[in-house]
Amino acid sequence: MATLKDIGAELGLSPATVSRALNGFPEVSARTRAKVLETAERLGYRPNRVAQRLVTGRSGMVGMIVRIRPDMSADQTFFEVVAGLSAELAARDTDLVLAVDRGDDPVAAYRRMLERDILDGFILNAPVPDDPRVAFLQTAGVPFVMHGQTAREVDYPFYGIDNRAVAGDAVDLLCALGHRRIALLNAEPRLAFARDREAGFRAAMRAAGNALPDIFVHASAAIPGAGYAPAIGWLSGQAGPRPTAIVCSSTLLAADVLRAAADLGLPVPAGLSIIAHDDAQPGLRAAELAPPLTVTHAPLRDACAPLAEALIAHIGGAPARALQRCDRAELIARASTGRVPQGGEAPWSSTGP
Amino acid sequence: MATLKDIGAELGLSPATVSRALNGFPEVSARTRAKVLETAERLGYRPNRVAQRLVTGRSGMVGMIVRIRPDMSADQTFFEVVAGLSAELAARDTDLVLAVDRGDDPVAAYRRMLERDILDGFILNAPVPDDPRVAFLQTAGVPFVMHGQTAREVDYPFYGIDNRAVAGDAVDLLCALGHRRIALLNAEPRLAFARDREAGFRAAMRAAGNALPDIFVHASAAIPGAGYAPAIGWLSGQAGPRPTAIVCSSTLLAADVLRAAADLGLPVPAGLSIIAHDDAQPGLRAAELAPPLTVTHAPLRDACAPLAEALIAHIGGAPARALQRCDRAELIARASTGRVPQGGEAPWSSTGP
DNA sequence: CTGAAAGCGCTTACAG
DNA sequence: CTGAAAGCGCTTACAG
Repeated sequence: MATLKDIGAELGLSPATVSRALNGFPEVSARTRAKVLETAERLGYRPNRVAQRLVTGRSGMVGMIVRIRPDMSADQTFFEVVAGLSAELAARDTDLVLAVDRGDDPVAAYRRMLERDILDGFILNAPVPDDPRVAFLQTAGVPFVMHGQTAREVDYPFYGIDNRAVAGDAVDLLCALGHRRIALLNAEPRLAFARDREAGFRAAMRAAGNALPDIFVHASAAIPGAGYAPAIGWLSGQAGPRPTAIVCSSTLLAADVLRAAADLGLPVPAGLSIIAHDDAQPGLRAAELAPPLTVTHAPLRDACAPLAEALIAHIGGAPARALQRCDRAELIARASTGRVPQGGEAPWSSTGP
Repeated sequence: MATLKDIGAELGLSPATVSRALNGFPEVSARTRAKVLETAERLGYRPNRVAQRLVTGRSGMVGMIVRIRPDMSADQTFFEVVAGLSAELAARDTDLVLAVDRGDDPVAAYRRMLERDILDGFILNAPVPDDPRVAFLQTAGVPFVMHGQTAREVDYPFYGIDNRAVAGDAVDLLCALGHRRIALLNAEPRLAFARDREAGFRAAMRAAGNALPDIFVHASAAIPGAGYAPAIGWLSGQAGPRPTAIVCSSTLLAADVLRAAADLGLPVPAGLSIIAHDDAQPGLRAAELAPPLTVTHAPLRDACAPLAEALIAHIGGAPARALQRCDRAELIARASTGRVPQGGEAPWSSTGP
């Protein structure tokens, strides 16, 4: 492999000048730069990144640790995000070093990775309120970017969508269609985004003057079919009045609800409106369900470039506060939402909170 | 961060001696070594791996490139293997650098990764016959280990299971139960392991004196429900005599076949025997299906340690031929296989090859 | 058993 | 505009 020295030897230049020419320093003469570039090209020169890293103190690698619980099936979210991040980071000359953690301690894997290796930073996903990883990495002085946020006001870089608005927009649309008994089929409550959606749901329901349902059902989208049982519970009407609309935290859960409605002979949207949040992951297209789903639409893959960008900027010294971005998901009305059915206009029993 | 120099300064030793003490060189005196270890511990010394790598020429990173087709849903296989490999490599002080490739050229991603970075080697998965990655990496002189094999005799390290035996053992079991009309629901034919299973199936059928079915159906386990339609095709009997047994390349496909049999009112195993290969991925437990599945059992996660081990040995200079291992999957008989039903003893029509 | 020295390939003040 | 030199933190022949 050709080195700076080799190029310099060919041209009678010092490695220092070759380095400057290659790295675009302005003081190098145009002729010298041209010769250096030509020779580098001809010799197939590739900078030795290990040497660069030793001298710059950067590794060019960022870590991502994915936690999986022992019996969880593959999480499509993970796949989609890792694929996108890997591409976006590669475009910025950065490697994604991946570790999978099955342990109990949420920070142990980070500590291990930091001890074993030089990493310039981390990408964190699946934030929970008071996420212990935040304190750990901030104390250690290690840059990171969060996919999502642990709270509304934080002092680290993040990228995500406005999850309060996700649920709020859904409720607003349904209220405009006359719905008052709206249920929320949410993700696991330990996740920050699920709490945000519940908060947005509550706020929008209150703003519309609607009573809240007695229970908020949570179901893991990682477990196939997890939305079916709660949907049957609601829609069979055994636990009180049926909702006329259900807000689902994912298209996967919405598909379960559709199946439950079909099994109960309840037409959508004539008897039940459904709206879901849509990550736009391959495998389940909201527009191709029967009926096509009304969704709040925010493709997961759109998060990858902002995350990579923010992390690399932060590693380069940009302040955290300048690297916080929260996009609004787009509301796309399709055929799964319609006017409230006749007789469905009554609110939830007023036992709601 | 403490360096070798810092430790040496504390003890009045040279960095060279500290290095030797830390790296277990035999010539260091026990007293010196003890003092060095104690001081290193106290100062929280961690070797700078970038520096180590610059001098040794090794990076301590191995790459894995996962190809995904644009619209494929998440492949559980990928998740399981990456999780296991990440752990096994970490235990050997090696990082897994992951890239995801959506392109057409099977070697382009490898070339890019080699140009951008120092990698000690690669882990390849999903081999196809005449896999172009093999020639590319061998020409480039880059070590790799294959999960599976591209042919019976190869000159690179690999770990996998005997896929001919997987299908052969299944056929043998079914033949012992009197079955003669056995069908194979195989994986995508471009994959080497699918070809091996077909070869094993054909060989075992011939050895048992059975005619072969006219068609071998392939279905991607990455597409949910992909096995249902072919199973209905066979079991409805419209395309000729029904098979009395079906060998499935995965438990996912077997679940589809079970569903098809149920929908047609065909009892298992009284009317149909089913045997599947079982990777033991979470999410679909062969023993918990109804009826519990007879399987050839070879957990994917068992492949991770041998793969990591072989790659690291090969990087360290061990010859490829010493790093080729093919394990036999374990046949586990459960309730989905039984004696051939009355009237099912006739062979396939003799139009088979 | 230990040290001084060279070197891995690069970057970057410091001179000129 | 270019070069000589120092240094990033480590390893490893070579001496002693």
